[in-house]
Amino acid sequence: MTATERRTQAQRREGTIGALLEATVTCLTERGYAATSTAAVCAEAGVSQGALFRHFPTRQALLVATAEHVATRNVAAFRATTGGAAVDSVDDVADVLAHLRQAVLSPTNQTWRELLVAARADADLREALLPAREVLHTQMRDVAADLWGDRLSADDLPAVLSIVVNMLDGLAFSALDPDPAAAPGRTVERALRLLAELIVHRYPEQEPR
Amino acid sequence: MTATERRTQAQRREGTIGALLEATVTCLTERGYAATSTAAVCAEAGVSQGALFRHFPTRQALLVATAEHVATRNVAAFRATTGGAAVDSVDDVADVLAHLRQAVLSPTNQTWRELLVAARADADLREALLPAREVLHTQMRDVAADLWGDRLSADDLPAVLSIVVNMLDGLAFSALDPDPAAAPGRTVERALRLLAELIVHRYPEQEPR
DNA sequence: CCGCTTAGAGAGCAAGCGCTCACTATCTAT
DNA sequence: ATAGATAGTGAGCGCTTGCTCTCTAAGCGG
Repeated sequence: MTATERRTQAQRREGTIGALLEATVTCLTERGYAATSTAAVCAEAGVSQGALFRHFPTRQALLVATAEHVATRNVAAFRATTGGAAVDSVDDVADVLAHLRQAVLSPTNQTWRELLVAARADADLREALLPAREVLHTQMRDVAADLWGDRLSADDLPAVLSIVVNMLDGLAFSALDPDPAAAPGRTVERALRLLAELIVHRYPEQEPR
Repeated sequence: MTATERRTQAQRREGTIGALLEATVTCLTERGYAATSTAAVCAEAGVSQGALFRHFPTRQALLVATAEHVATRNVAAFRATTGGAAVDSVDDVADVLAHLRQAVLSPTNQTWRELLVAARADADLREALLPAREVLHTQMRDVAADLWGDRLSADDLPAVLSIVVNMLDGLAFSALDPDPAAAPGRTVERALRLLAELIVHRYPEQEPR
């Protein structure tokens, strides 16, 4: 009946671990941190609680593993969509910002944000997430440097990065409706356009003053 | 011994309700949403659980009342510090942004943010928070209009507002360390300066193009 | 002073939580 | 084939949660 039955131990292991991580991601995005109980994750993954606690000694370990599993994925995805894109005109930069907005609003990034918020109230989790945070941080710095490193000064680059990602993160937080269809009007588009102008105007050739 | 003993029923009522709201604020800011249990709030307020559930039918009712209690306070405080301030030069606007940053990072605003995040995973709470959200939103729009209404176009004003408050909110979320002393360097100052330049450059007289 | 209503106390309950443990199923090395 | 290791099950334990309920304390109108 069932097609592939015979699996090595390592395959079984990786299979359920992967299922658990994926289940944790979906639970976090659509239920939030508090409601992501071990029972809920196991139900979502189609696995018993014993299986979970065989591979992860504690709930927090599962969450940290999920964080690390998810942290760098979006940076890679964003790099893939904007690799080698031009950033000369305001329209070019606005394009990049639109892609970045999509990346920030993606479910995996939503997962990451949920964990960051929970870490604020939980010192242990905060410490456990620190390495992943640093990895993500340097990756974003690298992406920014690849995009604008030779156009913006060493002072402006981190400042622009801070403005853009914090603004998009804040946007993701204040957009309460979980479904992404609820469009908040064209204000956001206008805002991103202004940011694109800000960035291009900092280019040395056409610095406004 | 004890000085003022005789209190009318209304005084007693308002006293414990106020204590409960204050206790909820401090619990939310220093423990987070999940750990703000009714027991914790009662302990912080020096009141029994029975007292809490006499005045608030449910935990959520307490949280919503706290949200409404806190929502408009910061707008008023911000208005007080920047009332009638000049916004002509880049320095003027940077000053206003610095004050706004202080307001956004304040404990009561932290409380508000905690509730907003929790509302994302809880449909009931989301709906209950909606009126307060709208009040806050129009108040912020009014403040922005008072500050920059006659300098920025009707298109730019909401966009600028979105950039600034979302950026500061995102900053508050990603600054994980609960103590405000952990300075992330001068990047934020630089970022706010760039935003101030962006705003002033949108003034019609000196529009760059 | 006395009946009535409201404020407050605090033990206790059902439900859900993270996690354990005794057990079975499956793979692997001899 | 068989023994040992690893993967997976699911009942259940101790604990915390939001909330209820009974009871006492206190203000109020007559």
